[in-house]
Amino acid sequence: MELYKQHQIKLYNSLSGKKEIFKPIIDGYIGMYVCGPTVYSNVHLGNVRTFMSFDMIYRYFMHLGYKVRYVRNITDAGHLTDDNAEDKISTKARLEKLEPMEIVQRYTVDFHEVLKEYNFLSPSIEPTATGHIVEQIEAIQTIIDNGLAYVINGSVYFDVLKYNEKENYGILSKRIIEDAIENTRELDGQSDKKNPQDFALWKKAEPEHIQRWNSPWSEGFPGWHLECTVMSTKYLGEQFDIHGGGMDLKFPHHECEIAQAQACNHKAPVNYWMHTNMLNLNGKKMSKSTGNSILPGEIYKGNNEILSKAFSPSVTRFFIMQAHYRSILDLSNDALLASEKGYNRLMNAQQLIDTIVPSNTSSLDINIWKQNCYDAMNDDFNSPMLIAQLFEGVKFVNLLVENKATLTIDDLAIFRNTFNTFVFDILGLESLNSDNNSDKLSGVVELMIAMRNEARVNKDWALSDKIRDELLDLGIQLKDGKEGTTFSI
RNA sequence: GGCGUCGUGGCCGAGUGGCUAGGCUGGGCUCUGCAAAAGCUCCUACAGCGGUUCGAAUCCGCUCGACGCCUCCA
Repeated sequence: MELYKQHQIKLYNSLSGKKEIFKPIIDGYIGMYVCGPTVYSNVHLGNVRTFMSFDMIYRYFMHLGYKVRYVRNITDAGHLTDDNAEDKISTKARLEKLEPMEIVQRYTVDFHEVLKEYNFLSPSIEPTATGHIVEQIEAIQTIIDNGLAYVINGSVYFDVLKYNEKENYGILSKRIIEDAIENTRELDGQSDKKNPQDFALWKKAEPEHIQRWNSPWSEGFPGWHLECTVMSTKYLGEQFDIHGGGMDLKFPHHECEIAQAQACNHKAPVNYWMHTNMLNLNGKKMSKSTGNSILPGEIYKGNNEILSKAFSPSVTRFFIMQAHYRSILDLSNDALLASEKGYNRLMNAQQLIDTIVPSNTSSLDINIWKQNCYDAMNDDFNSPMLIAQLFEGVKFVNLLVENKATLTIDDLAIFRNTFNTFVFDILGLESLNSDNNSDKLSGVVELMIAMRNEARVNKDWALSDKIRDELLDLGIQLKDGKEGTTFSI
């Protein structure tokens, strides 16, 4: 029997503002769409956090035996800002004297490299906005035909007020449109819109605009919310299970998506909306545009102003997983340092599991512990709670290793299997020392350890301490234990 | 200005009407030639003020503070 039949998941639905029991449209299958990055610059760690949260969610669904179609787009057509004739990709292209698609390619490659470093699973489909211009034009035509969009000077706008007569614009973000109208900021620059709340479906390109396509209305480019509506509909259907993204996309982006889909297909597109919270730096949201951000590469290479040392992708992943996806998380040197120690303790215990010898009886109830792990994840993917349980497991490991507790061969198998599944398959952590020390280096250190032990036998403390201290200066720490000396790099 | 989220021990960070979060740090102990590492163990908090309740950090109200969205943003 599939695991998902034994585990009921509750997840927080932004649409209702409550935790709800998750029930997919088709039993055993899940369609999930997550808004991906706009590739006009390097992704920063805040971007990574959102995708990592959904990576963990994706991993858990898969572990439970669901067949998941996970779609995460790449926005490779620049979004237009209201008061700016030029979008970000075009701006970057002009400044760097490159083709827009060169910009797109560069940062798409960067994005994928970062995800690889952080041990991400690939989504099932990773569609691009520019690959779906035709579908976007068709969707615009449908919305016009349905009377919810209007054409002005070659551009097409969604008529929010008219939509709101029969539907609820604000259903997701809990905004009251009348309030929004009252509190509209004065926009300088003359707009073609009937109302400031209206948003562009198609924008006529100014002469200097590089990314442009032909359409029934003008040579131009699609509006900034449309791609997600079109691509999610195309690959997941008119109604699908989960739509995710960062909290900052809730309004207007996701609100507009709902309106567009509703205007096209006359039904609510998404059953469960999930929003991840922001990653803060210096107490403020990480953001590309304000420059308050740190790049993944700066963290694992250590070349930054904020952190005292480099932190491996796995430590960073552990750090992010220690906070719930709906909570704000603050990045700081101290927090990462603490996470690194905790991560090391967890992984050391994981490696010790294989040395445990089974007994005839079990003194620990491993099934309750296992259930606690699942309960944590079933409750809105509570990874920090899961990690607390895993540290319970660490305690078990130490008791077992010291023969202060026992497990039967069957229980031990369950324990090992569960521990590894949650650490590696679901949290997506990677084990220590897997790549950073070569066989040759290990051999040399083993040799030094042997020489030091010889000195210790001879009570030559000066020599043995010299070996120990100088290795430490090189970043190699010797650890004397009952079973002999081990080391970490 | 509008809407919303949040305010937990030295730090990070869960949880929630009554029962231990967890990690890190610090103290003690074990181990050790010494140290480190490792293990065990201790440190019991929920912004403030009212209210509801047998009982609130958890529910309600107010105050203060932080942050987010309202403009591109994960």
